Amino acid sequence: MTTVLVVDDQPLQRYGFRMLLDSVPETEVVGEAAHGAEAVRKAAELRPDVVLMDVRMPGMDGIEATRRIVAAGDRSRVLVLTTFDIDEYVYAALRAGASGFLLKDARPEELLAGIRAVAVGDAVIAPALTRRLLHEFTRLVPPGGDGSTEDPRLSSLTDREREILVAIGKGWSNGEIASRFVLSESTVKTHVGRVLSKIGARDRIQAVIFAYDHGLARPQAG
Amino acid sequence: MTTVLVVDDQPLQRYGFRMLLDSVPETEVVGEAAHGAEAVRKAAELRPDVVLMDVRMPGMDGIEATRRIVAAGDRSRVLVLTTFDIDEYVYAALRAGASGFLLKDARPEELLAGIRAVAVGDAVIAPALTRRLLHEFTRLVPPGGDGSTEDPRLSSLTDREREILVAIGKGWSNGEIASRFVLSESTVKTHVGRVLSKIGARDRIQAVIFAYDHGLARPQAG
DNA sequence: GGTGCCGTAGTACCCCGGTACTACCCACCC
DNA sequence: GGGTGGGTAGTACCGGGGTACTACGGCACC
Repeated sequence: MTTVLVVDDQPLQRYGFRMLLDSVPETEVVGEAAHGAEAVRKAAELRPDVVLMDVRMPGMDGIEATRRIVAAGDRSRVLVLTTFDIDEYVYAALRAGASGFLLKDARPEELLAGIRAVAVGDAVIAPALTRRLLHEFTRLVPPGGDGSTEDPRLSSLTDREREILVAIGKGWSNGEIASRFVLSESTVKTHVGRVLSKIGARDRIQAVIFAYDHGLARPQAG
Repeated sequence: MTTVLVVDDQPLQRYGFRMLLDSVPETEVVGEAAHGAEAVRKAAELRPDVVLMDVRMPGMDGIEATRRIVAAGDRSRVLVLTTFDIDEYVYAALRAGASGFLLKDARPEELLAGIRAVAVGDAVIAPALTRRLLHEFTRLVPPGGDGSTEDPRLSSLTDREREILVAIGKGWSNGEIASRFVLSESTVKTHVGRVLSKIGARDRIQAVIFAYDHGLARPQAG
């Protein structure tokens, strides 16, 4: 029997979880909490096997609550649930010590399987998130050869256009690029237009993202 | 209908997979291979949606075969299977470009769910492995965010504003943010204005750069 | 009950950015 | 010579973005 603490600010959502979890013999909802602080308190009091934790809540959010529950060391595993698959949430939750991360659009059996896995010490990640997580993971651990094949969109740029793209990636306005490169703003506009067209970006913002994704722009300190 | 290429050096194992996959309407085994070289050849020839790949095989192993199939760019996704959950295998397979990694002791429905997820571009990791992977991941990604020192400009943002910033970092226009968050464009503009002011950005482009520099935005595939 | 903060929403205004053109110069190559 | 590609420059136009306001309901804190 796996004991579960359900944490969500919406009563209807908690009700749904309770109905689902109490409908199968292997899990039992032993408590509910409507916000982070209550979750931390009830986790310490009830010592559930698994805490089903919503991210967005008024007051203390699910991430901070997760951090505290895990830090308390009561052996409760935290399974984080969210509606939005925002990367920031995922990484924050995992850093906070969550044992799993599922989306609320998961099917009931997926949720039950997740709880089962978390209860025995395994971990689960929603498939839709796993892909990005793996992408990030392999990006962080690239001890192999970087692909020799450069993006064709990048190699279609002339030297000048590449310079312009780098400048866009620094966040410079057309006017700033013009003065730094000693050009007229018209010329800069012409270049920018061609860059956008070649890399398939609809505006300079997408170009900035493209530049970061392809290593033309690098994170700065501070 | 998802087409599958089964790769395993043991005929009995292949038989079992074929029986399972052909027993459900959504998957169909279109080919088999007994070792890596044959797998690469048949993948190029049959162009299956998913390659079910064993790791340990005589001759070219599953990792190298995975690398070549992924490099071929035929859009076949590789789901790696193994009996032994050796970390080395997992990391090597993921670096090789595998979309998933499951253990052979998985239940049939888990395997089918995994194939389903991989076929639509998601990724799957066996729960038993996910735990160690996450541990490794959080060890690799400690960008200051673990509690102590966060950029004061970031922590001055409300939850909502942080979501807005993430959306800006994805390159979404105000209108797109409005529709995805179900808000009026006016409200989005108000939020964006506050975000820009708080993080000291003069326009959303600088906000995108800020988001990347502070890990709120991450490179996307493609 | 008052005071802020937050999230929502609106109006009005201006400017930058992006597009669609055209145009000229230069280097290089048939 | 003529053609091509790259870099430079201009005009004209329009829409989205950003700013400066105001406003209101909900909620927490005192």
